[in-house]
Amino acid sequence: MAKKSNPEERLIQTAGRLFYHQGYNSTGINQVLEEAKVAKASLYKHFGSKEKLGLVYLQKARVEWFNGLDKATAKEEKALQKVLACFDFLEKNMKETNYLGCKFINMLSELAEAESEMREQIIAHKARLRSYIGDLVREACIQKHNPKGEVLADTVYLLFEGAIVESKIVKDTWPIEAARNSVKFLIGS
Amino acid sequence: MAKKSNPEERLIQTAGRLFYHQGYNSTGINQVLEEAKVAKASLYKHFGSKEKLGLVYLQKARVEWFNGLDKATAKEEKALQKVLACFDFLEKNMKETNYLGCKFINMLSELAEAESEMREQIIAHKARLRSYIGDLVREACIQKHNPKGEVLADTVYLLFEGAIVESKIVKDTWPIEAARNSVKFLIGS
DNA sequence: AAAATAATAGACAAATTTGTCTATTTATAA
DNA sequence: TTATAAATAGACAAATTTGTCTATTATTTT
Repeated sequence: MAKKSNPEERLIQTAGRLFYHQGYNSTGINQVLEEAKVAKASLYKHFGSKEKLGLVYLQKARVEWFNGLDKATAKEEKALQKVLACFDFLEKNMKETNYLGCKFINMLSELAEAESEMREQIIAHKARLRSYIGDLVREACIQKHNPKGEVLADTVYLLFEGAIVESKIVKDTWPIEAARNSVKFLIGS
Repeated sequence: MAKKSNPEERLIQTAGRLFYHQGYNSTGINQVLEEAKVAKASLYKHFGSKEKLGLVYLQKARVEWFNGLDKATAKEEKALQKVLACFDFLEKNMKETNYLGCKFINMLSELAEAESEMREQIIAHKARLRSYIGDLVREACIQKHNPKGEVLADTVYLLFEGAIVESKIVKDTWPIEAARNSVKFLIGS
């Protein structure tokens, strides 16, 4: 029998699912409470506001994303293969989530102009992804005796980002495969 | 003296500005009416619903985007320069809009799963941009005797899309300049 | 000028939003 | 068992949402 998780965990799970599938602004706190089967007072005791729940959602998504990425790249030995594994990971991810896109980019579109902790999370997440991919690309270029590592670092990162958004738009994996093929050619030649 | 435009035009202008700056879901119809100085009945007579106003917003944005792009590329003679002009146009655009990003990607993040005319506009817009850039890239590759035109078409498009989203995230032009430099190198060498 | 059309203000409805508060029940710990 | 803490249901508030409707005022058109 499935062990019933505590209210806090159920809230995070349910809110995360709804925020991702329906959007943050389109998801009311009441729906989260109903589906999580948690009382309203419990939500405000644990999180204090909807915005805080959104922040926890992003923090959790960040950890899970990089855990998945680490696991995918760890399987490979050579740096170029690690880079390509990032694209494979993205492709698997997009298929599994039915092409809902990047949780961080999605959330950023819903945020108002003003500064917020959520925006900070998004910026930090992408900065880390940029450096993650950049490091792998630079290493791969060294191994391949490709002198363009410094330029290709951001090129590959931007291809990755482009593949994410375009894949969501067309609900297909071709952008990811096209980006992956480009990267293979750019570094490997 | 500024000629006062008619209610329909004022609604489109005001709604467009607010949808872009605050987001579609975060902008209430009442705020649009107040700022446009238009009566509520006029809105529902002309457009019938908020969603229709959103659709007109996207249609108008599409026309304006490609008008700007056409104007930017028309100044250049050679195809490679036209491709680079697309990135220059994007950079100018992002600076002018204070890095609010792509109206279509932003809207897509706010849309529910269900199909809608707005989603169709977004998909059609991006498909046309892909073919617009792709055609220029293929032509540029022919002129440069670069045999990789077929592959580079989507590579450049994905770099363009990546530059758009990343530029919004970091509120800076470096992603656009990095993408532009990559494109110059990829096609020109 | 008279008739038809367009736009106005604003009340109103019905639903939804986030958040607070009370009172009751359930679990946990001493 | 008893005391403490956690979670519950649900009423309530105050604001906001989209959309309808009425009645009045401007603006065109004939």
